[in-house]
Amino acid sequence: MASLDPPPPSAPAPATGADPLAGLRLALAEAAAELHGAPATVELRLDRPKRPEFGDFSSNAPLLLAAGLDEQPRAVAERLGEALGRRLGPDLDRHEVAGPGFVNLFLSDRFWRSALSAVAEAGRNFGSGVAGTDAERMLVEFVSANPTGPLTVAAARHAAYGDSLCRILAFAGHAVEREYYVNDAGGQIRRFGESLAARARGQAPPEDGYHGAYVGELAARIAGAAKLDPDELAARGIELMLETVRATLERFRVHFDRFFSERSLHSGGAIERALELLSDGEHVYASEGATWLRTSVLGDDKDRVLRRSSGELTYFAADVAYHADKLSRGPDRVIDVLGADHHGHVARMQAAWQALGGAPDGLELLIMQLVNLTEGGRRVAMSKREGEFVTLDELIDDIGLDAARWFLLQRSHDTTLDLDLALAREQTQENPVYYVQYAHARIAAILRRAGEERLGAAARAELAAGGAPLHASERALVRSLLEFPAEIVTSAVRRAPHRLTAYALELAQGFSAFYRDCRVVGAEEEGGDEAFRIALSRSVQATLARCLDLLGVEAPESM
RNA sequence: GCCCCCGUAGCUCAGUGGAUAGAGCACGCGCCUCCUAAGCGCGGUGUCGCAGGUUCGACUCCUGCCGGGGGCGCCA
Repeated sequence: MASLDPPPPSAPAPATGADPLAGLRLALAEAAAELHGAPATVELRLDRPKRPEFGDFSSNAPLLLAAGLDEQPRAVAERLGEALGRRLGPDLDRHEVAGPGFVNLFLSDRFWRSALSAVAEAGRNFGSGVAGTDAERMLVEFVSANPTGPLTVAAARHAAYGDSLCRILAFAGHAVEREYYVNDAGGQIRRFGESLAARARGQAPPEDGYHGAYVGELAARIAGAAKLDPDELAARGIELMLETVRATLERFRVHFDRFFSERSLHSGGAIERALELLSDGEHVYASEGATWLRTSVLGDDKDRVLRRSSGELTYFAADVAYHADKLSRGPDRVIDVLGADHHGHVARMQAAWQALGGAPDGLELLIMQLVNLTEGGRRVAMSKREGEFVTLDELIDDIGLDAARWFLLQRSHDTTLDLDLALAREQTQENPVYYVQYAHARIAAILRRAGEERLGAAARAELAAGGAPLHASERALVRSLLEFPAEIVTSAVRRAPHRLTAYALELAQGFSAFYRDCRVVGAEEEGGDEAFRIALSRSVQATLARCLDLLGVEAPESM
């Protein structure tokens, strides 16, 4: 059952002006307070039942209030229903007490008309700013794939997820910065340079180097490569590789505000400064010739090395300095989207963050599970060093940009994703993404058919004033629309873009049912309300377009 | 051994305490004198991995177990 609850106090609250359900929620809260004699402390739910006989909306409030009132739940439901009836007046058709103590609400056309009117008025902004006064300054790091090769499908999932998450957070009202951490230092960069050097001289890369064909192509693009040493080659190679990576990301509709270089932390002395900062707090100690960070007292299972006995700084030391930098920029929240292979990193980074003086919940480390690519049931292997992988560019060329984004976003980030290329490719006729796009395009066609004059009349019409009785499909479609703000809240708070794919599909299905049952242009001929139906179609179109935009998928005017 | 994720329909998966657990795909049948048939309607399957516990109520929360995937470097 879909929940339409106001979020808990810690979460962003819907901006009441933007949410047509606010009046309903307020009535429920007031009615409950009336019974209780004081505002209810329990969380009152306003649910949208799947079964029509359980009403348009339903609340379990009586079950929750019964204990405090020392009364039977059904008796409480009876009184709550009456109190609600007095408050909602003509917006409520009737209420019923059902089951163990639910109160089910059946709303009148008047309610649906004024609700749609509010949605139509919000227009393109419907559902925005739901974070309200809980809006935060957020710094989100994602992808951060090593610049030693092209972006793979694993990176593609990170890119789609991180980008959509940022779009949703921003739409909800947060100030979001997007950042890509470039691992352009350390042992793998040395091996990358050596591999380039070998290819430039026409030799095979070292055993532990990079063997992909792109390494040779890269070497060929560097002027005088054969005469350069591995360090210079690595630097030039990374530069070129990053250009490619950026171009691929932009093609995938993923934009970063900043690419942050690990190397700059070394050369700029930021790591040394971070280590000093931590030494002052007595978090750092020397042992066995190495320098350690005492992460074990902050939740990690062992302490971690910052500087090796060889004198070299570890990757972890650089990451600590990077997070010190993030912290110093003063965001309310830092989010790192990490691969499943980095989960061992979580505890030590959290510990380091707190050692640096960060608030425990100021750093959020999200772990992204793997993508398995299959091709007609056969697993496609992915390894950069072996050079055997499917790149993001190849994926886009293969199944299409919109399908790629949709498929990668369809599942929760913390579950392994199986993507069958053969299926994604062949499915194009029945693909959910095209279904949603089709609904959008179909509405565009209807609105074109309606023409300027009718659209203008609909925009000026007083929808709430009443008119022809509404069809069940019209009411159901308005109800789906009304769920959108809560859906944005949930997607944002739970960092769950995949919810919007499900919502978009549901809204598109609701429109198809409406389209089947109700003629829009010329509605009066069948006893319908043309202005209402045009406004409804426009609102659904705008909301579908918004969903698709948040998912990074195109919303076509025709197909 | 320890840690993380997962186990729901034939397949891929939604569903973080509410009523008879859903979608897409796949399969079958039917539907274009009507705003896009990339569409619509009808047809069915579930020991929600197993066992306990908490609760008026558990797919959902807790404990243990079983199964699958991933991770546990002075690599990055």
